[in-house]
Amino acid sequence: MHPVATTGSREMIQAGITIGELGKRTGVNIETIRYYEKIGLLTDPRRTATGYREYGEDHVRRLRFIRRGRDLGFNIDAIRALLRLAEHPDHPCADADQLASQHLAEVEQRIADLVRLRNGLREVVNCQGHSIAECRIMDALCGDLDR
Amino acid sequence: MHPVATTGSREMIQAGITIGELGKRTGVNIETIRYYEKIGLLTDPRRTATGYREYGEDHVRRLRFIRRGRDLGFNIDAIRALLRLAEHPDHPCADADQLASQHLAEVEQRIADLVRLRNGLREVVNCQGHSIAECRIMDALCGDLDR
DNA sequence: TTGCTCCTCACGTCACGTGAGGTGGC
DNA sequence: TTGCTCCTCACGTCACGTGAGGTGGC
Repeated sequence: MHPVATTGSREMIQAGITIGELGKRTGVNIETIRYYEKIGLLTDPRRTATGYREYGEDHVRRLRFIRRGRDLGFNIDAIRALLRLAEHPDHPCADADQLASQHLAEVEQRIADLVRLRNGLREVVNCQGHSIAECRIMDALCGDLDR
Repeated sequence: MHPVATTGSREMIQAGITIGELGKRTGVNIETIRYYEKIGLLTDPRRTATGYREYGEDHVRRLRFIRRGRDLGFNIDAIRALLRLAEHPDHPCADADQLASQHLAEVEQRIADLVRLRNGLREVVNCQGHSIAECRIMDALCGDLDR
């Protein structure tokens, strides 16, 4: 069903995918791929005799999974957890939902913070004052009243 | 009018403000104050014979300015520019407005990005699937269709 | 031989916060 | 003497991207 986590168990002898190809197929920067390998997010690929990395289709799936997770704003730790969950298709879905719900709450919090910021900025922008001395923006920064 | 930038020109002999007091009066962490000094955002204070920093009221005003700027989300470079502008109260206000407008546009862009993220998350959250294998979240991460 | 890709490793990012190890002031 | 504040300096943060310097493959 979700074969992302099956890493090379019955891997056929196949033409290895170079890191450049993998990058193109997943939209992930080559250095980022190496970085994911270094931090253990992507399993170490085989190497050619000359040290070139050779990837398989399972790597493509796994890296796409990571990339989509990042696109959804999950941090590396959350993606690690999601990848572990993907290895147990029979487990209940609740843990994944918990992760996603918590992340959603954080995103909503960040939006709320930024909206407050935006409203504050909108109040001072388009000042039309004639000089710095009578500028709303400067008033907001120098003001003695609040705080 | 906006005396933030007048740094110690006719400073009276006054009891120096310690870094701890300055931190309390401005709500800025002590190490952050030292950091602002290191990067030249806050002017170097006098020192006592034993090396303790001694601040004046002008430092309090300047640091409050910086703090309010950070609260409005301006980065250090923008605050540097705003401080320079504050030194010229007779200059037109347009430059300050330009800085604030551009910052506002960036904030609005970040909000828009996060709202897209949020909507994407809302579509997969509260999955109610009974297992990972039939989980909407996992579908979104593994899916072959999009991208 | 010429480019293109690949390799490793170190450093920079942004605005700080934390921690180590030490000293001054009441 | 005891804490409290102060001092400097180095390192960690988050997820990478860039750049140096070098080598393999067609």
